[in-house]
Amino acid sequence: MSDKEPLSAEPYKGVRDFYPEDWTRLQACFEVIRKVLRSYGFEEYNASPLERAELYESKTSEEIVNEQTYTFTDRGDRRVTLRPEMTPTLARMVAAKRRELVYPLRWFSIGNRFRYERPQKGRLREFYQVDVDIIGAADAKAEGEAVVMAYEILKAFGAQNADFTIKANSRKLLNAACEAVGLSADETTAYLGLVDRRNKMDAEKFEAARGEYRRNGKDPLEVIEAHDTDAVEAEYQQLMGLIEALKARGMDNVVFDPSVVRGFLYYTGLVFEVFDTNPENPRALIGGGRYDGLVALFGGDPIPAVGFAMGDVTLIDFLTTHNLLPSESSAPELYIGTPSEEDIGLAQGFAEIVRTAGVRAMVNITDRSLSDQIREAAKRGIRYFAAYGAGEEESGTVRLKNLESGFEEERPIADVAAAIRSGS
RNA sequence: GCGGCGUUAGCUCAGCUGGUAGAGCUCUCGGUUGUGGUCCGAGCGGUCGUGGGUUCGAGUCCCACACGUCGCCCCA
Repeated sequence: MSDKEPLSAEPYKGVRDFYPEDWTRLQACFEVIRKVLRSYGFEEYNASPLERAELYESKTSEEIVNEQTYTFTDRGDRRVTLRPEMTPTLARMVAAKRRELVYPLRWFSIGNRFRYERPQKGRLREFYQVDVDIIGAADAKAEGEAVVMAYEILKAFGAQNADFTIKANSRKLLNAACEAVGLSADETTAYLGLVDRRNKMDAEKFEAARGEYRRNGKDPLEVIEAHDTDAVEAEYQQLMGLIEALKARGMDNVVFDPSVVRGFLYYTGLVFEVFDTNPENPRALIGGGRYDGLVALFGGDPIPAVGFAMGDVTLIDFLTTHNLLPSESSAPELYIGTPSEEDIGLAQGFAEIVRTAGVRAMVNITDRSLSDQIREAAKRGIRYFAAYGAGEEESGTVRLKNLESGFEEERPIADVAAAIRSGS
């Protein structure tokens, strides 16, 4: 190291540092999610963020792979990509053990994803995502369970039905309508792209653009509205059946929205997105759907699958605007001060006693004065303070001080943990 | 990849049409040696994002770049 240029203390563009306060908050959110998913029988899996680049090249559009992934060549000339999403990894893992697994799988994973793109509200270059999938069940009941999990996760944070909307659609319905109109495969893709952008365009522009896709006076969305063909009607009834079943479970915020498309890739049936009803957060909070063809990319018969993903950035935005952030603190509850350095050994003995009783306790290890130790404890957000030295060792009591209220009382050592628990 | 706005002390910001920098908070020390927060006093702390240009003189005007932020494209 020379003394040329001081290193920048800023994190890399578009990524975040998680100081203990931030990381604790994020982990508290993940714990809420884990608890819900486990209670429904979901198991957590994980994998390396490093993947072979071909995994994405085989299924994703060229632009995304070339411009929106972190890809490099390793020392063995292998092309490596930092995972931009979890679903291909999941499909790979399932395919590798396809004969051994017990279906339907209920799996979830929580981890970081990387996308090389311009950061903006709700989108960063590294973000955390929860992926929830049910694999090996083609029935609509699997789709229902997937949507229920998305719903139950938000409910577990304390969200009300009025706080979010679940918009559901069916790729089969869209495809049937495009077919009924007589659109070619390319036109269908272009039309779905147009529909996907509908909410971002002004109504006039959209009306002008959809005209290109009208045959006999109707474009696919109008065919859906009119229930024109048997195939369209059958898919519509299928989707409405699912939505009605969800409403019957109390999910009155599920709606049919024919403009939900979810990109152009691998979705084969249900597609759904969850939105904050507060217009401050316009980006989808959760997105998912059925993707029956993905596992077959690794050979063998197709394995049906349905799932969704939820990003931490939009989730935290949602929880913040609705005041639902978990407030769990991991800070110590008791700061044990030492009148002099010679008391540290004694204080550690006392600390062991209260830790055994389940109290998070830290012992001073500095040569600061007691008043400075109290200040330090207060600044750390620690609620209780007790000095421990030769006098306490002899009497078997401590003066337990509540730093929030200022209340202080002498207590036998054996009672300290209970007093902290009761919040006195 | 494109565009708007921004970048001045650790933090939040002020600094009029160019004349070599301020506030509040934080932090450190003190107000007498086993008890914080309030109060009082003192102090530390800035090559004004980086690099060029215009000018006698640039925090201030111009250009480029970096980063942040919001949007566009895209969104697995």
